[in-house]
Order: sequence, then structure tokens, then C-alpha cells
Amino acid sequence: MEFKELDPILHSQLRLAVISLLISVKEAEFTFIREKTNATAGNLSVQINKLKEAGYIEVMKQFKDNYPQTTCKITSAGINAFEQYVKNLQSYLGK
Amino acid sequence: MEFKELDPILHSQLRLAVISLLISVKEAEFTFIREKTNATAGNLSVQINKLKEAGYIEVMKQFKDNYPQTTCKITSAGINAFEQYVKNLQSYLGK
DNA sequence: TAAAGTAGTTTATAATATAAACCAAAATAT
DNA sequence: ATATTTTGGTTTATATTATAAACTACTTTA
Repeated sequence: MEFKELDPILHSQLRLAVISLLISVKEAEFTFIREKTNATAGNLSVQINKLKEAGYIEVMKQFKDNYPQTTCKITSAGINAFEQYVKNLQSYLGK
Repeated sequence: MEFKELDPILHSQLRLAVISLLISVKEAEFTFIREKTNATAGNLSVQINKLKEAGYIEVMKQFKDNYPQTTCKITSAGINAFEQYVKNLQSYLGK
């Protein structure tokens, strides 16, 4: 069995959680992601930016009820990267 | 679905590969692990030490045919940690 | 006996993760 | 009305990690 490369963008607990979440819900607000992942806002902000930079998510900023609102949505590149990551990870977990 | 904590000792590509390997072969020499993982010797040396420090592997040093020989063996704590890691990882990969 | 190879370790550096500090505005309490 | 707290973040500083480069110590081969 060969050990496959693990995409360093996804091989991070918080970024993996964010992508995992966005895979299931398609779209989510910053605060929702923060709650689900138990991350600090600062850390989440940084990691969301890296996922955006990588083209794995799309980030939309607007105002909702007077407050800023950041919404994230997974891209097809993000879905692909996640699927490949899971596949490659099998080489480390499998029998 | 809750995102479980991922043991930081195991959530590292190289260390995970080493443990994965040792789960399957029980005991392996440094050079064998190096070949299987395609790691540099320096990096492998450091990561093996961290796994030893964590009590996940046992490291034995001796001389074989005039050359130093480092042999690694997984401990029961290592097996447990790996199993828990895989289990927790499911919360990120699952449907 | 000089050069190249084996089997690593140590150290320096680059990349990452994380929390702390900060910012701007809105809501609330005094 | 104005001080305080809360919301929803971002930026920056720091600690941790991963990695490669340099080094050690010895052996084999030319």
C-alpha cells in the first residue's frame, strides 16, 4: 500500500471541519460555522480565508439586520478536493 | 454531527503513515519506514521521536552488520490512539 | 588513504495554527 | 445622552510544526 499525499489545505482540523460542514449544508454563515466547529473567531477567519484563497469556498459579505454577515459556500473545486482527500486518506486508515 | 478532537500527534501526514505502517507490520526498521513513507531521514528521525515521546511506539537501537540499526514497534497505547483517531476522523468524513 | 556510502541526529528555517488584541458599528443599560 | 456590552468579524503576534540542510560517526570501496 502506497501512502498518498494529503492536501495540506484540507489536512487541518479546522479547515477540514469547515469543508465537511459545507459539503453537507452547501451554504453557511460565519457564526454558524463558528458554533459548529467551536473555533475562535480569529482562527476561523484565517482558515476561511485560506480555503477561499485555495478556491475551495466562495465567501460572500453583506449586511443583515444592520450587522455584517459572512456567508460561505463550497465550490466544485472544494468538493473535488475533499473527495480526493478522503480517498487518499484511506491509504492511511485501511486494512 | 459533532466534530471530535483529532489527536495532534497523529494528525500529521508522516506520523500517521508511520503508525499506519507499524499497525500492519508490528515492527519495522528505520530505513524500511523511510522507504515506505518517502520521508527524508531528518524528518523521520524527528517524527519517530515524537511518537516515542508520546508513548505510541517503542524504539530499539542496536548494531547490525557493523551499522547502527533503529527498530520501531507500536505500543498498545499507539494502537489505541490510532483507533480513536480513525473513529474521530469519521465525524469529518461521514455523511 | 581518500572518497563515497550507511544510518542516522541536530539545528535552522519556513510554514501553520492559534489566541490575543484590535476595529467598527449596534444594542442596551444608566 | 453617553458609557458599556455585544455582534461580527480582521489583523497581528506568538507558539507549535514540518521540513530540509548540515552535521556526526562510522564503514566500505576505489
